[in-house]
Amino acid sequence: MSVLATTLSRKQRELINREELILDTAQTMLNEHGYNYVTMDRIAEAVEYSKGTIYNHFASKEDLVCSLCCRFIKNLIDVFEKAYNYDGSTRERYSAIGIGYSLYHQLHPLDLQNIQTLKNNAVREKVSDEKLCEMETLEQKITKISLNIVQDAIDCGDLDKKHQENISTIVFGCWSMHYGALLLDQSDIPLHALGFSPVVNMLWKNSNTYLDGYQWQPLSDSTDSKLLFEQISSALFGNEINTLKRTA
Amino acid sequence: MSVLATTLSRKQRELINREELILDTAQTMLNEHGYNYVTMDRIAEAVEYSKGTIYNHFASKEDLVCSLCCRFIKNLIDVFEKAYNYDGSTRERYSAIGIGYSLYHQLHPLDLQNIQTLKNNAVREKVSDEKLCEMETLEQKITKISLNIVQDAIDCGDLDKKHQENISTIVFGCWSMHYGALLLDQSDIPLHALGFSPVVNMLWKNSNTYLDGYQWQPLSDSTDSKLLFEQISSALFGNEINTLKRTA
DNA sequence: ACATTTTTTGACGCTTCGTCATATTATATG
DNA sequence: CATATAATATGACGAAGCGTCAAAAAATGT
Repeated sequence: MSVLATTLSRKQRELINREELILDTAQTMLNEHGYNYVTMDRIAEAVEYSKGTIYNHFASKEDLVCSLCCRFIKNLIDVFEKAYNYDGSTRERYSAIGIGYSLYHQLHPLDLQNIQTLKNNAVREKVSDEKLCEMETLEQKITKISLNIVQDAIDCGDLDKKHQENISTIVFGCWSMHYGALLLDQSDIPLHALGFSPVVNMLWKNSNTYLDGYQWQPLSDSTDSKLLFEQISSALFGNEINTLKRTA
Repeated sequence: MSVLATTLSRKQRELINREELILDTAQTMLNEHGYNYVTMDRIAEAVEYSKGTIYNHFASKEDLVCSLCCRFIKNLIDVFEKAYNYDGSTRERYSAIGIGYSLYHQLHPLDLQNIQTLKNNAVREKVSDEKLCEMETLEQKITKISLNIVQDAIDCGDLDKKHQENISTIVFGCWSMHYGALLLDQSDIPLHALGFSPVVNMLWKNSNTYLDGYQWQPLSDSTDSKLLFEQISSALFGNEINTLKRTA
């Protein structure tokens, strides 16, 4: 029995490792050569397994891309959890979520694009239900973190009790604002030519204005916004932030 | 000379008509059967011209889809211009832009999806520079309308002069909020299951909160928001609004 | 050592895009 | 009107990618 168990688990480990290898390879390919370059044949060649074997792991190319997206969301969840545990007021913690979201996508600009590719119905309809379900679960988890902070804010009085019924609206407001802004940022619309400042700055200003609109204490004009941004950034990303600065 | 001129213009008219025919056909196909069903062969068969002829009009499938997107944006420009000329305060006129944007996409949910498809690099890189340029021009035009209203607000004192330097940030804030919200709405994320109310309602509330944050007069708590929404809706869309209500 | 089950393989069929030599139609000229 | 020339339309074809499946190889069991 123990022999059976170990062989089984060794096989399973091998399967998992190979799956990781395939995903790593696909992601590298994606980052270096773009979506169109990534084909099942090329992945197969790169990992030195046949195409059939790849298809034993993933039902379709779209299924594989969906798995990559799940990884991205897991990374984001880590960032959100750091933000949740940030040592500060509820407003600071909630701001940390937004900043984490912005900066994550600044550091990994392609991830959001891939997620958005997957939102497209034409692509989505080719993903297996199983994978879609996995992704949905992750999305629920990440939403919960945001909702919890808003609830905390109401419980401790930073946000007026009358907003209890608006919790989800507030989360949705910030979410949509960030999501939209970051997508616009990478869509080759020449924002700069249209007179727009760098997106991360605008986002920071806009979400402060938005939260001020809800009177979420402490208001932004009683705070050194710039300093706060710096503090939260380095708390969330530590070293990576230097990389970002060097790039910009 | 006059003979030459008329034959040339007749030919040109024929070309333009055929181009419209192709676009109409593609759009119908898209709405009825989805992106994957739309192929160049099927379009050719439906319009009763050969594939080669289709390629005389459009450099690629993506080029054709880009032309469809340009049409969508033109429609949106019409809506925005109606909003610009809405008879009311600057805040009402600016709100009208947001409402117009929301409702247009409520009436034509697929249009935004197609535009977003095109923002994807993998697709975008196959569109001819010429078409991309055409779309960019339209996007600039639509942005200008929004910017102008904010400028009007500052000029007439509804918005404090200190925000002169933030005009583009304000426009970007509303734009990203709406863009993100509407995309999230159609991305099959089960927003309702997550406890979110219908997106158009949330958007209306959120953009009011956002504009209140900038102290754009008159503030929303001195207004009957619900009534205002109704008024603007029917001013912009008239009859179409009934269709919408019947659907919902 | 052999039988049975599991896994891997890559050639193959299918679909779609975009091209281009050929056929067709339109225009110009004698 | 006939013929030459230019413009346009056609659809067979090549290329590329996805996903399948019968056959081969490897692993497991006896």
